[in-house]
Amino acid sequence: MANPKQANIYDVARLAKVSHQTVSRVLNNNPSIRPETKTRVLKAMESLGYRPSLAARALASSKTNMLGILSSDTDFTGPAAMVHYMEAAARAQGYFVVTVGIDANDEQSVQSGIDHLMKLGIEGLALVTPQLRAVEIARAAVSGIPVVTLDSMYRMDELAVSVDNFAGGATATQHLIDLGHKNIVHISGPQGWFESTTRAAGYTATMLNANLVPQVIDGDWQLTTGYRIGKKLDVDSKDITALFIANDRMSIGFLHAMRERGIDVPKRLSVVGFDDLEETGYTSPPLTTLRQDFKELGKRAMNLLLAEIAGTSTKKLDRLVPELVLRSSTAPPPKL
Amino acid sequence: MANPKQANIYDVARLAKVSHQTVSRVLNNNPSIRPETKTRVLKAMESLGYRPSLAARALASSKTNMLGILSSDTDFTGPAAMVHYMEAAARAQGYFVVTVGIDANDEQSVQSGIDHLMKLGIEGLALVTPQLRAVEIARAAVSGIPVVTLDSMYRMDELAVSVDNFAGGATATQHLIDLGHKNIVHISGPQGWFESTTRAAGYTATMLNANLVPQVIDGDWQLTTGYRIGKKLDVDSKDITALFIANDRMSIGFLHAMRERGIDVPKRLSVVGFDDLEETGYTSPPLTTLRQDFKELGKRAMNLLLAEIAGTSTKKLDRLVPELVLRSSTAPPPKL
DNA sequence: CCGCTCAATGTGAACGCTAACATGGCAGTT
DNA sequence: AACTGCCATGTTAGCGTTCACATTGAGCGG
Repeated sequence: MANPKQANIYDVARLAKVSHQTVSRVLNNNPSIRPETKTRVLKAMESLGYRPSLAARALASSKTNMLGILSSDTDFTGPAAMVHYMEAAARAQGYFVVTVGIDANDEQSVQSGIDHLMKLGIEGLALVTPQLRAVEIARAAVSGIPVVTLDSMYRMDELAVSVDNFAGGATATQHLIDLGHKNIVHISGPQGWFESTTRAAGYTATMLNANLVPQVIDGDWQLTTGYRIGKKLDVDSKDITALFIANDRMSIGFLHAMRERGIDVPKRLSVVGFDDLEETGYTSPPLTTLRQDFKELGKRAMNLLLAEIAGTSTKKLDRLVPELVLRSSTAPPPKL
Repeated sequence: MANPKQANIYDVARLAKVSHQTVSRVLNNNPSIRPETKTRVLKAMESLGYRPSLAARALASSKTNMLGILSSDTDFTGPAAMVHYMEAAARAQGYFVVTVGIDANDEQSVQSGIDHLMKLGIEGLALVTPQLRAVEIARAAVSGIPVVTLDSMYRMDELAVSVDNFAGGATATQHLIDLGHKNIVHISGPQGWFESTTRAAGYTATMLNANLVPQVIDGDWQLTTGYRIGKKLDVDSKDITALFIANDRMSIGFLHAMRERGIDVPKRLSVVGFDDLEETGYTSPPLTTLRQDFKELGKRAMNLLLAEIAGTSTKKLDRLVPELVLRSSTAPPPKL
């Protein structure tokens, strides 16, 4: 099974008794080639085990067929799923995806990740970094290629796909209001995240709209933080009866704290999360939450990017509405 | 900020008043270059905003600097984390990583994923596909480049990194035996997964060694499955007092079923999981489980691969021992 | 039956680098 | 002073494509 030398386009040409250019035309599906010669060339390729050289092609055509994804927090389900489906969508169109995982809080890391990708000569970039600052740095460091942002700040001139976090926050809050709750607290995500501030904004707007007083506790997405806040939250003196928690991981921690304190969810306290992680169907009680369709987000983001590269772009923004998944962590407030 | 044309090596050469080859030497850190000229060249590069063309370099040197990762189930924490840290390790050495997500149960998908990567001219491949069949297909389709396998079957001639699943299964089982349990049931992962069979083997061997009768229920990693099995498991007639469950997700589902049935864990039933997902510290009760260090696994796998490519490879196999994390889901069996 | 057109194919150069070998100059040796 | 040897640098030729343009030959109108 020796592999004496990878055949090149000239070898194929010789065997098929055509010029190298004809082979190239076959490779690129040039219409002005006789079907007869085309099959002859194809046969020659087959018998030589010919594989076109991406490098040579990239050099000659200055088209690398490479796309970059800059992604933070890749080991969480959401980003991981988005990256996964983006890759699949890109591959379906013959693109290669190079993913770079970064620490979005470390500007150095963002910068060097981008540099790495730019070195490659990517034709498009996707930013799966919900941290505002990271997106800014990335945008500054990139020029000349389209960039799509997932779940981040939308600007008129940029491609972006996101869940409508405002609507999500509003839906969650309205659900609690509809059940009859008045004192509804929001545990937010960390500052500097678009999702965080937008969900909080949806909450606040809905509260004010119902003439209720918004109350926000700063969180940071962490499971432990949800637990910690749950442990020390003074439920009684302020008569809190419901919480909208900005993500499921904090919610899981929070529910655990409630169990430990013997506070009944949902009888005494209602809780709404955000994300719809698989586990939240199996917490006690199962969590009412808002579902984000990461698969769809990833696919749409990639399609936006590919359309922009191909020059067939029509729209720049795509926004998905999260869906309220009703389970058992919400109920009307206890009667006084 | 027009970008009239990306400068090439000749432009740099002209500006620095050297030959293009000298520029190339600077690029490649050739030692036989006078520091003085080196700085001159570097300065010229800087002022032209020069970026070497990966494509040209790949074409001339037939070194692509590309690595491939074939990964299934990328949206789960474990694989995602491994991929993440592998990428970081590779990037630290100047390599680019192209990740391809596949459906390991679809042979077509495995094959086309591999083809995609081979087209690219990758210099090495990592397989994050614990399904035996997928690994076989992948190995058959690849030739001429080193392949490292994560958490899969080890063969003498291949590079592999894995958690010592046998030891893990044995540790979990022994822990339960040490607490005094006799009727210990194992819920396994799906067949066709290396991790699955090896954990079960560790369990079985330890049971037999203690003169106890192994009892295995087939699972499939799914949270729902753990729940379903938990709902219908006949605990009493067989006097089962403990379970070793092959992963945490099934364990979470199982614990939920126990809560619903009012079966006290750990007083009536002890449970040991496997993985140490973040959530398992916050289940009720918090789960005793075996921790896998995905970060370390990923790093080591990549280092093995890079060493093999560089020709400095010393060892082929790296195995990590999982660590027992004691929480509150295990206790001595109830007194009869 | 000539010349024009167009379809099918061929030719040579260019893409931006590295590899391999060639050259020039200066220190050290004889 | 001539010779050797080596360090720093230059020169030429690919690597495997695509691009731009050239060529061939068949079909057609006049």
